[in-house]
Amino acid sequence: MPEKNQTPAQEPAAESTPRRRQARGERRIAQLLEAAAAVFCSTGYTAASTNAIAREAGVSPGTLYQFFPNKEAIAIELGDRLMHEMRETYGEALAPVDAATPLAEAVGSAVDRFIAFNCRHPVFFALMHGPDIPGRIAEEHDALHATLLLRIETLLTSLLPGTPPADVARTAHVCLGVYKSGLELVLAHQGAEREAYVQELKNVLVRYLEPLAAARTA
Amino acid sequence: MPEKNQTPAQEPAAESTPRRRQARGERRIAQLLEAAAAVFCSTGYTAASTNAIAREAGVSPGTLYQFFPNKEAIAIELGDRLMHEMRETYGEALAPVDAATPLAEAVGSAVDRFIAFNCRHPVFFALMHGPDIPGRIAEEHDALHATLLLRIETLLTSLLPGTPPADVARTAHVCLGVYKSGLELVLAHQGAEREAYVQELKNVLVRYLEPLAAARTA
Amino acid sequence: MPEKNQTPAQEPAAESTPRRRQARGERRIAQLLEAAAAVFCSTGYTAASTNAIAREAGVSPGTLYQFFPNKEAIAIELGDRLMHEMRETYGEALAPVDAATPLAEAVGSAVDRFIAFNCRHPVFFALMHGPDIPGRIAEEHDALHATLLLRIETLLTSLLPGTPPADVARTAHVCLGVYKSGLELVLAHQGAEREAYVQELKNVLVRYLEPLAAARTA
Amino acid sequence: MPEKNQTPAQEPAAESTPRRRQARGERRIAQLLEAAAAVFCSTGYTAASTNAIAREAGVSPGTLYQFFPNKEAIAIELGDRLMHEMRETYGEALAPVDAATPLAEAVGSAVDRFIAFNCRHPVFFALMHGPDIPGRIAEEHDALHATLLLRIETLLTSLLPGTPPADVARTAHVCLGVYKSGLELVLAHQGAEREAYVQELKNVLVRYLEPLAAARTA
DNA sequence: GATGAATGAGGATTCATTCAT
DNA sequence: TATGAATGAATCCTCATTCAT
Repeated sequence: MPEKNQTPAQEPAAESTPRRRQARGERRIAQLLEAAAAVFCSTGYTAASTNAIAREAGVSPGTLYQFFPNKEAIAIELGDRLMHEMRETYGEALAPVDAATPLAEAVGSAVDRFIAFNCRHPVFFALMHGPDIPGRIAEEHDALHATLLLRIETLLTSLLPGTPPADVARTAHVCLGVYKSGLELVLAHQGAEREAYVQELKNVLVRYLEPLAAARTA
Repeated sequence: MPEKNQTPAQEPAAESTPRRRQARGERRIAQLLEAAAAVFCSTGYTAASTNAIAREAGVSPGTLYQFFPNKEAIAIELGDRLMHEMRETYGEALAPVDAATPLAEAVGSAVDRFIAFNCRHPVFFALMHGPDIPGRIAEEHDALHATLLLRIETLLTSLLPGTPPADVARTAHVCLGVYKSGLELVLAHQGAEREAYVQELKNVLVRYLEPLAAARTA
Repeated sequence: MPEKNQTPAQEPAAESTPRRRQARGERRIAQLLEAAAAVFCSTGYTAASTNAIAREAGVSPGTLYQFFPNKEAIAIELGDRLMHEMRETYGEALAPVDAATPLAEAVGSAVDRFIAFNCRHPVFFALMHGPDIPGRIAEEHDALHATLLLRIETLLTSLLPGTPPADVARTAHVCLGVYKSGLELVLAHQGAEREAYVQELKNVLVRYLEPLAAARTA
Repeated sequence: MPEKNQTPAQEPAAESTPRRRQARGERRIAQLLEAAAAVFCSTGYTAASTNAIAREAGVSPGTLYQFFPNKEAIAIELGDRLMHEMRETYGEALAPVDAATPLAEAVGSAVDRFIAFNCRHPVFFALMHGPDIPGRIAEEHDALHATLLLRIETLLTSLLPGTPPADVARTAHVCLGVYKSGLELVLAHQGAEREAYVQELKNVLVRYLEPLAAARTA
């Protein structure tokens, strides 16, 4: 977008050609990422094949490799874009919480927004859904994981001021784990049952955090 | 070759052969399952190859398929045996809880035993660590999952009498999810930090269940 | 061959089955190596594809990989067998030269035997024909190269006693280089012209070594 | 972009454009050949990819194909230019030898110049380093080979007057082969060892040719 | 039962080359 | 001219599974 505003009327033809080429590339990348998202969702990241992604995108395998060096890079770029959109939509921190906001409300709205985001981007869960090998987190999902943790830590720091950083980190890990497992349940259900699971997820988190937050008001 | 030289002429062949064959079969199965456990642990279920399992067991691929029709069957049998051992060790229900046992104690001991079991059988986590495809639970892990749920439901029913079954089921799903994510964190750490995560896991569960349990005493 | 002489008549059936299996494997390996030799000859080592080798051998690609981990291993095994046959046919050293043998005769017979061997095994040249990248010798050809050098050094040591090892090594390298280039020319021609090139190759080597050998008689 | 701003309005477009285009084309070709040389040197001809050459030259693959129909053509043109420079630097024949020049001197200076040329143009060796397929000389290297042979034949004709052309041709082939293998050894070493190999190369050639040259003086 | 050879489709990735812009 | 996107066959290699022995 920054390049659009320079010399708007002087060199119309000389520049449109490379611009169009670039635009085509951008479109292809978007198209490939979309296809990758679909494939990741339906088969999982591990089982997804680059050929399947290319096929889904309606291009040849070679085209995919013109834009991404390997499968991992696709996952990483997809994760980056998701995190970017999340930041754009919901701001830098998970939620700007001031001391007056009740915990239940803060957590509730964070969960609602997280879940809404996931429903809009089902891949998110597939990418977040981490390690094939217990205890090890694959690189592809690492950045996503780290970013989410950071967001949660930021929220927790504002909710639980004065807590030692190590404890905040641990609590953030726990919350993320709880959230991931809750999300799995939410996505596995529909309608009223889904709503019930959303409520349960909020309950778990709020009840877990309440005693910790109580320290600050005390 | 060691088994060839034992009792060469004493037993009537017609009787000893099938019995011995059966015994040998059992040994082979145990050997294969052990190998499968090792491979699942080090590479994850999806990436585990049947050839690798056979190699680890010191037998040929053909032998593996004499006892298991496919990879999935191995995981299922492994899960069955784990659940069997769990039942044998800890009894039919997760814990025989009477009304007098404080919730924290009941949950604490259940978590401790669960974790102890996992440390004794690291595959457990690999098998439990479910779906490659978000929202869908793979068949291999299905039985395991169902059994665990049942155990948790049994415990919850005794903890929360009078709760509608649908709510108990939902709560059990949530608890299992929380437990799985907590276990992941526990296994990813060592020493004091691991202990801290164990405590947090207990906290999450106790605080989540407390208000529900309160209803019964009231 | 060593296993054939044990218990020749006691257990005829119990042992023939695994033996046959092994024999099948050996035959496959031989067949694959033969196919590889043909492909290496017609397309060169670098351009040879494992699929082409498998096709030439009339087996599936998977079968090839049951016996060889990769293309390089095929070349190495092929080289090993060639060196083995060379040793079996011509003895450990290139030629057992005593001081009385005239240089021309020693070199002539060594060249003749080398060339005869190459005509019997055209791959030999393809494998010997070294580095794609000047100055670097690929691992596949390394062992072959080293063995040939050793043989030449042994011959030279007997021809040129008292020469410093470093000089012998250098001379051996030169002789091998000359031989390789001469062989290329020999193989590229037929009939009388080929014979003429054989003679020239001998001339080059004899004239090169004569002054060095003169030192010993003096 | 630097070429866009020179002489923007002075020359009539109809005339300057084709001339400038030609000049630009020449520069492009030189640039591509330089890049190809670098890639051939570092990976060898066979393994060199046209994409890599284009990348090294800083142009797109399409541009490369605007000037060369395929990879082979690049090698051929590169070889042509090398031979051209060789002719420009060292004259039409390898060396203008008169009867008075001692053989050792003539050969020594020819070898020295050849080697110097190779050190200035490392691709030369990569291109000369002929056939992937033993016995067959690839088209790419054919012209190079033929030109070198011609030069050597010319030299030999002056050194060995009265020798039948077929013998001269054969001798030239042998000399070229010896030179190529010697060059490989020279390039593979450094410092004093390299010098020693240069000397050995000269020895081989001189001793090989001496008896042939002796005939003329006799 | 046990073996290990055999399969062949499918995995990721590369590359010479073409083509619309 | 120049670009870079597009191709698709070919590369090496793996793996669940079968089958003759």
